[in-house]
Amino acid sequence: MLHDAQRTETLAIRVQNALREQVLTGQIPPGQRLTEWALVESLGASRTPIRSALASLEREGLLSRLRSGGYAVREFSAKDIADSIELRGMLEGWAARRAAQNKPTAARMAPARQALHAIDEVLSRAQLRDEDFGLYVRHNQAFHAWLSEVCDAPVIEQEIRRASSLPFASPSGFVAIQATTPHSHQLLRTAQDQHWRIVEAIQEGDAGRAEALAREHARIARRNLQRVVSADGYLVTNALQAGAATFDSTSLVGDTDVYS
Amino acid sequence: MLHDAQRTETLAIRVQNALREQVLTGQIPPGQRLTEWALVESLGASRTPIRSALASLEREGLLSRLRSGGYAVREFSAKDIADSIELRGMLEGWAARRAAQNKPTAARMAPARQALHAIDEVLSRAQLRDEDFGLYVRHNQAFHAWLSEVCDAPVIEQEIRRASSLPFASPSGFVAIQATTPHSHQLLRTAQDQHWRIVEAIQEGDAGRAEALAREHARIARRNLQRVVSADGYLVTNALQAGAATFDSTSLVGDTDVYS
DNA sequence: AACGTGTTGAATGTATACAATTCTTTTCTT
DNA sequence: AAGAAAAGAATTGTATACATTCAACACGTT
Repeated sequence: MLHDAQRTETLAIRVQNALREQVLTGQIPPGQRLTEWALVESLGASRTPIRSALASLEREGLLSRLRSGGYAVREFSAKDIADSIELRGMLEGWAARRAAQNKPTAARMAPARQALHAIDEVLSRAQLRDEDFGLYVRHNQAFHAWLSEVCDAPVIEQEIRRASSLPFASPSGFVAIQATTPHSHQLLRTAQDQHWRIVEAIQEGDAGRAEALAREHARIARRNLQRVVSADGYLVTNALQAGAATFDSTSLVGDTDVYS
Repeated sequence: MLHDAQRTETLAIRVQNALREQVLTGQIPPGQRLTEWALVESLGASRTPIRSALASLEREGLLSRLRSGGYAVREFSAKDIADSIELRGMLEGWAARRAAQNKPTAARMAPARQALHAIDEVLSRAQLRDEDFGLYVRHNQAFHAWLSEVCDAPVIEQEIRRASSLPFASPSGFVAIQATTPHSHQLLRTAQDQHWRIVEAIQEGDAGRAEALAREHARIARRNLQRVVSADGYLVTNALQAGAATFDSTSLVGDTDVYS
């Protein structure tokens, strides 16, 4: 499970990543209590790194504490997720506004253009293969990472990372779902068009437009939320995996390297 | 140091609170590396709860990781703090908007009115004593806690708590400073006036006004930021303590009970 | 003298034993 | 039989010993 990872990664972090994936893919169902002993046996690490990982995931928002101690997988309603997405939109909008006000140099704009050109190339195909979605996710994450960084506000950058780590609030969180729908290609193209316009607005120093665009961009994720929720407003987790697992379940996981 | 706290509080949490206070009051200067051994000796707990507390404070944003492992007290520039405050304004604005849209019942509005009436009473005095500032801080925190809760969005509520825990971004973070200035009384009255108007707007369901008011309210803290920063944009931490320690240094500390 | 390498030491990462708390179950009393 | 209390099992909280990694320093070589 967590054998052949980077040597630089500590065991606690590998446990954390493994657990996060199991939670996000639904292998561990929402509401289930996580007992340390069970994780010791299933993951093969001792209690110390496991306790560390549990505490981290709780601060990340994926787990909730029980009154008696210990943790349980947090349950997210559709409303929670919608709020998370709106939060991300708010933060990214703020970042875009700041970036536009800062009038970044060409050198600082370069990573964005590079990521977007890569996405352009992926989307230029007539039919998207599974690996293409993986590529989209990678470059999309690069673009959003750039956006959170170019605003020159470490405090906000950190909050964006946090907000994006909530389930399905990530900029790429719904790509896997969208891939199963007939409109997926067009949706990604729409999102990519917004990417370019955001860069455009930042370049021109149009702060208001940059903010509005970034907010609207986040709403793409919200628009697709309804497709995957059941009538009572709770996620149909299994259905989500069915769609996600077909290409790469790890894409659903947000930035894992918190200490960059 | 951490002897006679609640029995319900775990040792790790008491260590966390003690450390947070030492960082926020400047007893541990910014940039200083925190070695676990030194904390074992100074706090009297073993490494286990201390490691847990360090990890928590890092997530809280007060400490930063060193590449080689371990933590150091994070340094905050005036710009970082200004950004934190703006972030809080954004989040509280969102909360106020949502609250207004929800049209809360009279029962849910009650805690706000109660807190504000208490503040009214404190501010009605001609001259404010030290204990009055303490009272203001308490009821002010109650009001802001209510605001973050009444929007009915646990995700955002949690983020507001986080944003408020950053140094001096807390709603009451500058009260201690303001207390040393001649305009302090008038400033608190201005803030209190905004409190009432926010409640008013929420009551009437005027979402736009509620949001704008909450945002503007956070700016009071920003307006007072300049008074306490040095020319190079870094905080004069000692000056801050000199002002804060005179009444109650713990007031600078945000909500400590994360697991409520 | 400058640079590279090896060694040493300190600090963190990990494992495990022990303590304390909480939940469950059983048994005793009414 | 029902309820309460007590004992026991299970789980988390804490302490400490051990392993590993990183950094500084000294030494030797060029």
